[in-house]
Amino acid sequence: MSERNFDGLSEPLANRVISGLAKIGLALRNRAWREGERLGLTPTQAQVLTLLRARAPAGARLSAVADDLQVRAATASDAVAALIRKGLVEKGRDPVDARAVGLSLTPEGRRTAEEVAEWPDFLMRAVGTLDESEQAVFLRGLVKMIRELQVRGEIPVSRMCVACRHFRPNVHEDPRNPHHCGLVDAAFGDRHLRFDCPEQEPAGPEAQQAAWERFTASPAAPATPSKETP
Amino acid sequence: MSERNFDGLSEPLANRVISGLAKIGLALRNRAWREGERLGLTPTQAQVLTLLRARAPAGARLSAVADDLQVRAATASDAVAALIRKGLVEKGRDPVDARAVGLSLTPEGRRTAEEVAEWPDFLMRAVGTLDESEQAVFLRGLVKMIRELQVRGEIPVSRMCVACRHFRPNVHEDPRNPHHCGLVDAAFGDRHLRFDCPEQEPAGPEAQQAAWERFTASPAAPATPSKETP
DNA sequence: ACATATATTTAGGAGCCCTACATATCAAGG
DNA sequence: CCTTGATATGTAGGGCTCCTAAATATATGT
Repeated sequence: MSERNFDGLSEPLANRVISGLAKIGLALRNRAWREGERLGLTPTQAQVLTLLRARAPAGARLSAVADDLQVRAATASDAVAALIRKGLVEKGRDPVDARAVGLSLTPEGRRTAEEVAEWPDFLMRAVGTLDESEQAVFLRGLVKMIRELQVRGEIPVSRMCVACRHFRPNVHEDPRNPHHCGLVDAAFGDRHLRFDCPEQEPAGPEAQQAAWERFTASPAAPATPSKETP
Repeated sequence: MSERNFDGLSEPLANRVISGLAKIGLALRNRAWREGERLGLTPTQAQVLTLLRARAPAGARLSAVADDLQVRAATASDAVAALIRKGLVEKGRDPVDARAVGLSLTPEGRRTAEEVAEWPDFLMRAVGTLDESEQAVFLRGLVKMIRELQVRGEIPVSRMCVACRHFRPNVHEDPRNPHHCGLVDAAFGDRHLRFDCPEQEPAGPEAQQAAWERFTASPAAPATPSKETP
Protein backbone atom coordinates (compact mmCIF):
# COMPACT_ATOMS: atom_id res chain seq x y z
CA MET A 1 0.00 0.00 0.00
CA SER A 2 1.83 3.07 1.20
CA GLU A 3 5.46 2.15 1.53
CA ARG A 4 7.17 4.47 -0.88
CA ASN A 5 10.77 5.32 -0.28
CA PHE A 6 11.35 8.92 0.63
CA ASP A 7 15.11 8.44 0.63
CA GLY A 8 14.83 7.56 -3.03
CA LEU A 9 12.79 10.50 -4.12
CA SER A 10 14.31 13.31 -2.18
CA GLU A 11 17.53 15.18 -2.70
CA PRO A 12 20.52 14.53 -0.44
CA LEU A 13 20.00 15.48 3.17
CA ALA A 14 22.91 17.89 2.94
CA ASN A 15 20.95 19.98 0.43
CA ARG A 16 18.22 20.60 2.92
CA VAL A 17 20.72 21.44 5.63
CA ILE A 18 22.33 23.96 3.34
CA SER A 19 19.07 25.54 2.39
CA GLY A 20 18.26 26.00 6.07
CA LEU A 21 21.65 27.54 6.71
CA ALA A 22 21.16 29.86 3.77
CA LYS A 23 17.81 30.98 5.16
CA ILE A 24 19.37 31.88 8.46
CA GLY A 25 22.28 33.60 6.79
CA LEU A 26 19.86 35.70 4.77
CA ALA A 27 17.89 36.57 7.89
CA LEU A 28 21.06 37.66 9.68
CA ARG A 29 22.12 39.92 6.88
CA ASN A 30 18.76 41.51 6.31
CA ARG A 31 18.35 42.01 10.01
CA ALA A 32 21.66 43.81 9.97
CA TRP A 33 20.44 46.18 7.25
CA ARG A 34 17.33 47.07 9.19
CA GLU A 35 18.95 47.41 12.58
CA GLY A 36 21.82 49.26 11.04
CA GLU A 37 19.60 52.04 9.89
CA ARG A 38 18.96 53.17 13.44
CA LEU A 39 22.67 53.62 14.01
CA GLY A 40 23.58 54.69 10.52
CA LEU A 41 25.55 51.52 9.88
CA THR A 42 25.64 49.05 7.05
CA PRO A 43 26.19 45.34 7.66
CA THR A 44 29.81 45.49 6.64
CA GLN A 45 30.54 48.42 8.90
CA ALA A 46 28.83 46.63 11.75
CA GLN A 47 31.03 43.62 11.18
CA VAL A 48 34.12 45.77 11.31
CA LEU A 49 33.03 47.21 14.64
CA THR A 50 32.30 43.74 15.97
CA LEU A 51 35.70 42.51 14.91
CA LEU A 52 37.52 45.43 16.49
CA ARG A 53 35.54 44.93 19.67
CA ALA A 54 36.61 41.31 19.80
CA ARG A 55 40.23 42.25 19.18
CA ALA A 56 40.31 45.11 21.67
CA PRO A 57 42.46 46.45 23.10
CA ALA A 58 45.15 45.26 20.72
CA GLY A 59 43.27 46.43 17.65
CA ALA A 60 43.68 44.97 14.19
CA ARG A 61 45.32 45.83 10.94
CA LEU A 62 43.35 46.67 7.89
CA SER A 63 44.50 43.52 6.16
CA ALA A 64 43.29 41.46 9.10
CA VAL A 65 39.89 43.05 8.79
CA ALA A 66 39.76 42.32 5.08
CA ASP A 67 40.72 38.72 5.72
CA ASP A 68 38.18 38.17 8.40
CA LEU A 69 35.37 39.70 6.37
CA GLN A 70 36.45 37.83 3.29
CA VAL A 71 36.62 40.92 1.14
CA ARG A 72 39.40 42.63 -0.79
CA ALA A 73 41.62 45.13 0.96
CA ALA A 74 40.07 47.89 -1.10
CA THR A 75 36.61 47.07 0.20
CA ALA A 76 37.79 46.98 3.76
CA SER A 77 39.53 50.29 3.24
CA ASP A 78 36.21 51.78 2.04
CA ALA A 79 34.29 50.51 5.03
CA VAL A 80 36.92 51.71 7.46
CA ALA A 81 36.99 55.12 5.81
CA ALA A 82 33.24 55.39 6.35
CA LEU A 83 33.63 54.46 10.01
CA ILE A 84 36.38 57.01 10.48
CA ARG A 85 34.15 59.66 8.92
CA LYS A 86 31.54 58.72 11.50
CA GLY A 87 34.03 58.99 14.33
CA LEU A 88 33.76 55.36 15.40
CA VAL A 89 37.21 54.13 14.44
CA GLU A 90 40.72 55.55 14.62
CA LYS A 91 43.80 54.55 12.75
CA GLY A 92 47.38 54.82 13.78
CA ARG A 93 50.54 53.65 12.13
CA ASP A 94 51.88 50.32 13.30
CA PRO A 95 55.18 50.94 15.10
CA VAL A 96 56.91 47.83 13.76
CA ASP A 97 55.74 48.12 10.16
CA ALA A 98 55.23 51.59 8.84
CA ARG A 99 53.17 50.32 5.92
CA ALA A 100 50.45 48.94 8.15
CA VAL A 101 47.70 50.77 9.97
CA GLY A 102 46.44 49.78 13.38
CA LEU A 103 42.69 50.19 13.73
CA SER A 104 40.92 50.70 17.03
CA LEU A 105 37.54 51.84 18.31
CA THR A 106 36.94 55.32 19.62
CA PRO A 107 34.94 55.54 22.85
CA GLU A 108 31.83 56.15 20.80
CA GLY A 109 32.76 53.28 18.54
CA ARG A 110 32.96 51.07 21.58
CA ARG A 111 29.47 52.07 22.64
CA THR A 112 28.13 51.47 19.18
CA ALA A 113 29.84 48.10 19.00
CA GLU A 114 28.09 47.08 22.20
CA GLU A 115 24.75 47.83 20.64
CA VAL A 116 25.63 45.93 17.51
CA ALA A 117 26.50 42.93 19.63
CA GLU A 118 22.86 42.72 20.63
CA TRP A 119 21.45 42.47 17.14
CA PRO A 120 21.42 38.70 16.99
CA ASP A 121 19.14 38.56 19.99
CA PHE A 122 16.26 37.73 17.69
CA LEU A 123 18.10 34.53 16.88
CA MET A 124 18.71 33.80 20.55
CA ARG A 125 15.06 33.07 21.04
CA ALA A 126 15.08 30.76 18.06
CA VAL A 127 18.13 28.90 19.31
CA GLY A 128 16.43 28.78 22.67
CA THR A 129 13.71 26.53 21.29
CA LEU A 130 16.31 23.78 21.13
CA ASP A 131 16.96 22.02 24.40
CA GLU A 132 20.47 22.10 25.77
CA SER A 133 21.59 18.81 24.36
CA GLU A 134 20.23 19.69 20.93
CA GLN A 135 22.14 22.94 21.08
CA ALA A 136 25.31 21.10 22.02
CA VAL A 137 24.98 18.69 19.11
CA PHE A 138 24.16 21.60 16.85
CA LEU A 139 27.23 23.51 17.97
CA ARG A 140 29.39 20.47 17.52
CA GLY A 141 28.06 20.16 13.98
CA LEU A 142 28.91 23.77 13.28
CA VAL A 143 32.41 23.23 14.63
CA LYS A 144 32.91 20.25 12.35
CA MET A 145 31.66 22.11 9.32
CA ILE A 146 33.61 25.25 9.97
CA ARG A 147 36.79 23.39 10.67
CA GLU A 148 36.41 21.52 7.41
CA LEU A 149 35.93 24.79 5.55
CA GLN A 150 39.01 26.23 7.21
CA VAL A 151 41.15 23.20 6.49
CA ARG A 152 40.12 23.39 2.87
CA GLY A 153 40.98 27.06 2.75
CA GLU A 154 37.39 27.98 1.89
CA ILE A 155 37.14 30.42 4.76
CA PRO A 156 39.74 32.17 6.91
CA VAL A 157 40.96 30.33 9.97
CA SER A 158 39.61 31.66 13.21
CA ARG A 159 40.69 31.15 16.78
CA MET A 160 38.87 27.89 17.36
CA CYS A 161 39.37 25.71 20.40
CA VAL A 162 39.84 22.65 18.24
CA ALA A 163 42.93 24.18 16.66
CA CYS A 164 44.41 25.42 19.92
CA ARG A 165 47.50 24.10 21.57
CA HIS A 166 45.69 24.08 24.91
CA PHE A 167 42.88 21.86 23.65
CA ARG A 168 42.92 18.31 24.99
CA PRO A 169 39.84 16.49 23.76
CA ASN A 170 38.24 13.49 25.45
CA VAL A 171 40.56 13.19 28.40
CA HIS A 172 37.96 13.16 31.17
CA GLU A 173 35.45 10.57 32.29
CA ASP A 174 32.59 12.98 32.77
CA PRO A 175 30.62 12.67 29.53
CA ARG A 176 29.34 16.20 29.93
CA ASN A 177 32.83 17.67 30.23
CA PRO A 178 35.23 15.34 28.48
CA HIS A 179 37.66 17.96 27.16
CA HIS A 180 40.26 20.01 28.88
CA CYS A 181 41.59 23.49 28.33
CA GLY A 182 45.22 23.64 29.38
CA LEU A 183 45.23 27.40 29.57
CA VAL A 184 42.59 27.85 32.23
CA ASP A 185 43.15 24.29 33.43
CA ALA A 186 39.49 23.31 33.40
CA ALA A 187 37.30 20.57 31.96
CA PHE A 188 34.64 21.48 29.44
CA GLY A 189 32.23 19.97 26.94
CA ASP A 190 31.14 20.35 23.34
CA ARG A 191 28.74 23.06 24.39
CA HIS A 192 31.64 25.31 25.37
CA LEU A 193 33.57 25.12 22.13
CA ARG A 194 34.44 28.55 20.78
CA PHE A 195 35.04 29.87 17.32
CA ASP A 196 36.92 32.97 18.38
CA CYS A 197 38.67 32.55 21.68
CA PRO A 198 40.86 35.57 22.40
CA GLU A 199 43.39 33.37 24.18
CA GLN A 200 43.68 30.80 21.44
CA GLU A 201 47.15 29.79 20.29
CA PRO A 202 47.29 27.65 17.17
CA ALA A 203 48.79 24.21 17.62
CA GLY A 204 51.14 22.74 15.05
CA PRO A 205 49.63 20.86 12.11
CA GLU A 206 50.34 17.36 13.45
CA ALA A 207 49.14 18.18 16.95
CA GLN A 208 46.01 19.70 15.46
CA GLN A 209 45.35 16.66 13.37
CA ALA A 210 45.86 14.34 16.32
CA ALA A 211 43.55 16.35 18.53
CA TRP A 212 40.95 16.42 15.80
CA GLU A 213 40.99 12.68 15.44
CA ARG A 214 40.61 12.19 19.13
CA PHE A 215 37.82 14.76 19.21
CA THR A 216 35.81 13.19 16.41
CA ALA A 217 36.40 9.64 17.58
CA SER A 218 33.71 9.76 20.22
CA PRO A 219 30.26 10.20 18.72
CA ALA A 220 28.47 13.21 20.07
CA ALA A 221 27.53 14.84 23.31
CA PRO A 222 26.52 13.07 26.51
CA ALA A 223 24.68 10.60 24.28
CA THR A 224 26.94 7.57 24.28
CA PRO A 225 29.87 6.86 26.57
CA SER A 226 32.90 5.77 24.58
CA LYS A 227 33.68 2.13 23.96
CA GLU A 228 37.32 2.24 24.86
CA THR A 229 38.32 1.98 28.47
CA PRO A 230 41.75 3.39 29.28
CA MET B 1 42.53 21.99 42.20
CA SER B 2 41.58 22.28 38.63
CA GLU B 3 37.82 22.10 38.81
CA ARG B 4 36.82 25.48 37.55
CA ASN B 5 33.38 25.89 36.15
CA PHE B 6 33.30 26.61 32.45
CA ASP B 7 29.54 27.06 32.49
CA GLY B 8 30.05 29.92 34.86
CA LEU B 9 32.70 31.72 32.92
CA SER B 10 31.49 31.39 29.39
CA GLU B 11 28.70 33.16 27.59
CA PRO B 12 25.44 31.37 26.88
CA LEU B 13 25.72 28.43 24.54
CA ALA B 14 23.31 30.12 22.14
CA ASN B 15 25.86 32.88 21.55
CA ARG B 16 28.36 30.42 20.25
CA VAL B 17 25.77 28.77 18.06
CA ILE B 18 24.88 32.12 16.58
CA SER B 19 28.46 33.03 15.94
CA GLY B 20 28.91 29.78 14.05
CA LEU B 21 25.80 30.41 12.00
CA ALA B 22 27.01 33.91 11.23
CA LYS B 23 30.33 32.53 10.00
CA ILE B 24 28.59 30.21 7.61
CA GLY B 25 26.21 32.90 6.45
CA LEU B 26 29.16 35.14 5.70
CA ALA B 27 30.90 32.36 3.81
CA LEU B 28 27.81 31.74 1.71
CA ARG B 29 27.46 35.35 0.73
CA ASN B 30 31.10 35.94 -0.04
CA ARG B 31 31.20 32.74 -2.02
CA ALA B 32 28.29 34.08 -4.01
CA TRP B 33 30.21 37.25 -4.82
CA ARG B 34 33.19 35.32 -6.09
CA GLU B 35 31.30 32.68 -8.02
CA GLY B 36 29.01 35.32 -9.40
CA GLU B 37 31.82 37.04 -11.18
CA ARG B 38 32.21 34.16 -13.60
CA LEU B 39 28.61 34.52 -14.68
CA GLY B 40 28.33 38.25 -14.27
CA LEU B 41 25.90 37.89 -11.39
CA THR B 42 25.70 39.45 -7.97
CA PRO B 43 24.42 37.54 -4.95
CA THR B 44 21.02 39.16 -5.06
CA GLN B 45 20.59 38.43 -8.74
CA ALA B 46 21.61 34.85 -8.14
CA GLN B 47 18.99 34.54 -5.43
CA VAL B 48 16.34 35.82 -7.78
CA LEU B 49 17.28 33.23 -10.37
CA THR B 50 17.22 30.51 -7.73
CA LEU B 51 13.80 31.56 -6.57
CA LEU B 52 12.37 31.65 -10.08
CA ARG B 53 13.85 28.25 -10.75
CA ALA B 54 12.14 26.86 -7.67
CA ARG B 55 8.85 28.43 -8.67
CA ALA B 56 8.99 27.38 -12.30
CA PRO B 57 6.97 27.01 -14.38
CA ALA B 58 4.41 29.14 -12.60
CA GLY B 59 6.80 32.04 -12.14
CA ALA B 60 6.56 34.61 -9.40
CA ARG B 61 5.47 38.16 -8.98
CA LEU B 62 7.90 40.90 -8.21
CA SER B 63 6.39 41.37 -4.78
CA ALA B 64 6.85 37.69 -4.04
CA VAL B 65 10.51 38.01 -4.94
CA ALA B 66 10.92 41.02 -2.68
CA ASP B 67 9.25 39.18 0.16
CA ASP B 68 11.34 36.10 -0.19
CA LEU B 69 14.59 38.03 -0.36
CA GLN B 70 13.55 40.24 2.51
CA VAL B 71 14.19 43.44 0.63
CA ARG B 72 11.99 46.34 -0.39
CA ALA B 73 10.11 46.18 -3.64
CA ALA B 74 12.35 48.88 -5.06
CA THR B 75 15.43 46.76 -4.48
CA ALA B 76 13.84 43.73 -6.06
CA SER B 77 12.82 45.86 -9.01
CA ASP B 78 16.44 46.95 -9.44
CA ALA B 79 17.75 43.41 -9.37
CA VAL B 80 15.12 42.18 -11.80
CA ALA B 81 15.84 45.06 -14.15
CA ALA B 82 19.49 44.01 -14.21
CA LEU B 83 18.52 40.42 -14.98
CA ILE B 84 16.25 41.52 -17.79
CA ARG B 85 19.06 43.59 -19.26
CA LYS B 86 21.16 40.45 -19.21
CA GLY B 87 18.45 38.45 -20.93
CA LEU B 88 17.96 35.97 -18.11
CA VAL B 89 14.48 36.93 -17.00
CA GLU B 90 11.28 37.96 -18.76
CA LYS B 91 8.33 39.78 -17.42
CA GLY B 92 4.75 39.59 -18.57
CA ARG B 93 1.63 41.15 -17.17
CA ASP B 94 -0.39 38.97 -14.89
CA PRO B 95 -3.70 38.19 -16.64
CA VAL B 96 -5.80 38.49 -13.49
CA ASP B 97 -4.19 41.60 -12.07
CA ALA B 98 -2.87 44.12 -14.53
CA ARG B 99 -0.80 45.82 -11.88
CA ALA B 100 1.35 42.80 -11.26
CA VAL B 101 4.18 41.43 -13.34
CA GLY B 102 4.81 37.75 -13.73
CA LEU B 103 8.50 36.95 -13.80
CA SER B 104 9.94 33.89 -15.44
CA LEU B 105 13.29 32.59 -16.63
CA THR B 106 14.36 32.71 -20.24
CA PRO B 107 15.98 29.54 -21.58
CA GLU B 108 19.36 31.07 -20.89
CA GLY B 109 18.18 32.13 -17.47
CA ARG B 110 17.24 28.54 -16.79
CA ARG B 111 20.71 27.35 -17.72
CA THR B 112 22.32 30.00 -15.56
CA ALA B 113 20.06 29.12 -12.65
CA GLU B 114 21.21 25.51 -12.88
CA GLU B 115 24.79 26.63 -12.51
CA VAL B 116 23.94 28.83 -9.58
CA ALA B 117 22.32 25.88 -7.87
CA GLU B 118 25.73 24.25 -7.70
CA TRP B 119 27.45 27.06 -5.82
CA PRO B 120 26.82 25.66 -2.37
CA ASP B 121 28.70 22.50 -3.25
CA PHE B 122 31.62 23.73 -1.21
CA LEU B 123 29.36 23.49 1.80
CA MET B 124 28.22 20.01 0.83
CA ARG B 125 31.61 18.63 1.68
CA ALA B 126 31.53 20.38 5.01
CA VAL B 127 28.09 19.05 5.81
CA GLY B 128 29.35 15.68 4.69
CA THR B 129 31.78 15.52 7.58
CA LEU B 130 28.77 15.03 9.83
CA ASP B 131 27.47 11.50 9.94
CA GLU B 132 23.89 10.91 8.90
CA SER B 133 22.38 11.03 12.33
CA GLU B 134 24.23 14.22 13.16
CA GLN B 135 22.94 15.74 9.97
CA ALA B 136 19.39 14.73 10.86
CA VAL B 137 19.62 16.30 14.31
CA PHE B 138 21.18 19.35 12.76
CA LEU B 139 18.39 19.65 10.22
CA ARG B 140 15.80 19.21 12.91
CA GLY B 141 17.43 22.03 14.82
CA LEU B 142 17.30 24.26 11.79
CA VAL B 143 13.64 23.45 11.32
CA LYS B 144 12.88 24.37 14.89
CA MET B 145 14.78 27.62 14.66
CA ILE B 146 13.33 28.65 11.35
CA ARG B 147 9.82 27.83 12.37
CA GLU B 148 10.25 29.94 15.48
CA LEU B 149 11.48 32.84 13.39
CA GLN B 150 8.54 32.48 11.04
CA VAL B 151 6.00 32.26 13.83
CA ARG B 152 7.45 35.43 15.30
CA GLY B 153 7.25 37.16 11.97
CA GLU B 154 11.02 37.67 11.90
CA ILE B 155 11.38 36.04 8.50
CA PRO B 156 8.90 35.28 5.72
CA VAL B 157 7.03 32.01 5.94
CA SER B 158 8.23 29.38 3.52
CA ARG B 159 6.69 26.15 2.35
CA MET B 160 7.83 24.00 5.23
CA CYS B 161 6.63 20.47 5.85
CA VAL B 162 5.88 21.25 9.47
CA ALA B 163 3.30 23.84 8.42
CA CYS B 164 1.71 21.67 5.74
CA ARG B 165 -1.74 20.16 5.92
CA HIS B 166 -0.32 16.85 4.71
CA PHE B 167 2.18 16.62 7.55
CA ARG B 168 1.34 14.00 10.17
CA PRO B 169 4.21 13.81 12.69
CA ASN B 170 5.04 10.81 14.84
CA VAL B 171 2.40 8.45 13.59
CA HIS B 172 4.62 5.48 12.75
CA GLU B 173 6.52 3.02 14.89
CA ASP B 174 9.69 3.04 12.84
CA PRO B 175 11.94 5.51 14.69
CA ARG B 176 13.75 6.31 11.49
CA ASN B 177 10.56 7.26 9.66
CA PRO B 178 7.97 8.29 12.22
CA HIS B 179 6.20 10.97 10.17
CA HIS B 180 3.82 10.68 7.28
CA CYS B 181 3.19 12.83 4.25
CA GLY B 182 -0.46 12.57 3.26
CA LEU B 183 0.17 13.91 -0.20
CA VAL B 184 2.54 11.24 -1.45
CA ASP B 185 1.25 8.81 1.19
CA ALA B 186 4.65 7.83 2.49
CA ALA B 187 6.46 7.64 5.79
CA PHE B 188 9.49 9.81 6.36
CA GLY B 189 11.89 11.03 9.03
CA ASP B 190 13.41 14.23 10.34
CA ARG B 191 16.12 13.96 7.74
CA HIS B 192 13.57 14.50 4.97
CA LEU B 193 12.01 17.68 6.31
CA ARG B 194 11.90 20.42 3.69
CA PHE B 195 11.93 24.16 3.90
CA ASP B 196 10.51 24.80 0.45
CA CYS B 197 8.35 21.96 -0.77
CA PRO B 198 6.66 22.91 -4.03
CA GLU B 199 3.62 20.86 -3.08
CA GLN B 200 3.19 22.34 0.34
CA GLU B 201 -0.27 23.54 1.34
CA PRO B 202 -0.42 25.51 4.59
CA ALA B 203 -2.53 23.98 7.32
CA GLY B 204 -4.80 26.09 9.48
CA PRO B 205 -3.30 27.72 12.57
CA GLU B 206 -4.78 25.24 15.07
CA ALA B 207 -3.85 22.22 12.99
CA GLN B 208 -0.35 23.63 12.60
CA GLN B 209 0.00 24.17 16.30
CA ALA B 210 -1.26 20.67 17.08
CA ALA B 211 1.12 19.09 14.59
CA TRP B 212 3.97 21.13 15.98
CA GLU B 213 3.33 19.95 19.50
CA ARG B 214 3.20 16.38 18.40
CA PHE B 215 6.37 16.87 16.38
CA THR B 216 8.39 18.39 19.20
CA ALA B 217 7.04 16.00 21.82
CA SER B 218 9.40 13.20 20.89
CA PRO B 219 13.02 14.11 21.53
CA ALA B 220 15.09 13.82 18.40
CA ALA B 221 15.94 11.27 15.78
CA PRO B 222 17.23 7.77 16.50
CA ALA B 223 20.33 9.66 17.62
CA THR B 224 19.87 9.47 21.35
CA PRO B 225 18.66 6.10 22.60
CA SER B 226 20.06 7.17 25.95
CA LYS B 227 17.47 5.70 28.33
CA GLU B 228 15.51 3.25 26.24
CA THR B 229 17.11 0.07 25.06
CA PRO B 230 15.40 -1.68 22.15
C1' DA C 1 71.41 49.63 -3.93
C1' DC C 2 67.89 47.49 -6.56
C1' DA C 3 64.37 44.32 -7.51
C1' DT C 4 60.49 42.20 -5.51
C1' DA C 5 56.94 41.56 -2.18
C1' DT C 6 53.64 43.58 1.11
C1' DA C 7 50.21 47.08 3.11
C1' DT C 8 47.26 50.38 1.95
C1' DT C 9 44.90 53.87 -0.85
C1' DT C 10 42.55 55.84 -4.85
C1' DA C 11 39.65 55.77 -9.05
C1' DG C 12 36.05 53.95 -11.74
C1' DG C 13 32.05 51.03 -12.40
C1' DA C 14 27.98 47.92 -11.61
C1' DG C 15 24.98 46.98 -8.23
C1' DC C 16 22.69 46.81 -3.39
C1' DC C 17 19.60 48.78 -0.48
C1' DC C 18 17.11 52.30 1.38
C1' DT C 19 13.43 56.35 1.52
C1' DA C 20 10.39 59.22 -1.10
C1' DC C 21 7.56 59.93 -4.59
C1' DA C 22 5.05 58.83 -8.92
C1' DT C 23 1.89 55.65 -11.74
C1' DA C 24 -1.34 52.35 -12.76
C1' DT C 25 -4.90 49.30 -11.26
C1' DC C 26 -8.00 47.05 -8.33
C1' DA C 27 -11.90 46.76 -4.92
C1' DA C 28 -15.66 49.11 -2.60
C1' DG C 29 -19.09 52.27 -1.80
C1' DG C 30 -22.13 55.90 -3.17
C1' DC D 1 -20.03 55.71 -13.33
C1' DC D 2 -16.77 57.67 -10.16
C1' DT D 3 -14.30 58.79 -5.98
C1' DT D 4 -11.37 56.65 -2.12
C1' DG D 5 -8.09 53.94 -0.45
C1' DA D 6 -5.17 50.03 -0.81
C1' DT D 7 -1.94 47.41 -3.80
C1' DA D 8 1.84 46.50 -7.33
C1' DT D 9 5.41 48.38 -9.49
C1' DG D 10 8.71 51.91 -11.11
C1' DT D 11 11.95 56.08 -10.83
C1' DA D 12 15.25 59.19 -8.54
C1' DG D 13 18.84 60.11 -5.44
C1' DG D 14 22.23 58.89 -1.90
C1' DG D 15 25.55 56.13 0.62
C1' DC D 16 27.79 51.81 0.54
C1' DT D 17 29.46 47.31 -1.10
C1' DC D 18 32.20 44.95 -3.91
C1' DC D 19 35.31 44.41 -7.54
C1' DT D 20 39.82 45.35 -10.69
C1' DA D 21 43.63 48.14 -11.87
C1' DA D 22 46.92 51.18 -10.81
C1' DA D 23 49.53 54.27 -7.53
C1' DT D 24 52.31 54.96 -3.23
C1' DA D 25 55.09 53.79 0.59
C1' DT D 26 57.69 50.61 3.04
C1' DA D 27 59.95 46.22 3.95
C1' DT D 28 63.07 42.46 2.67
C1' DG D 29 66.53 39.84 0.24
C1' DT D 30 70.78 39.57 -2.64
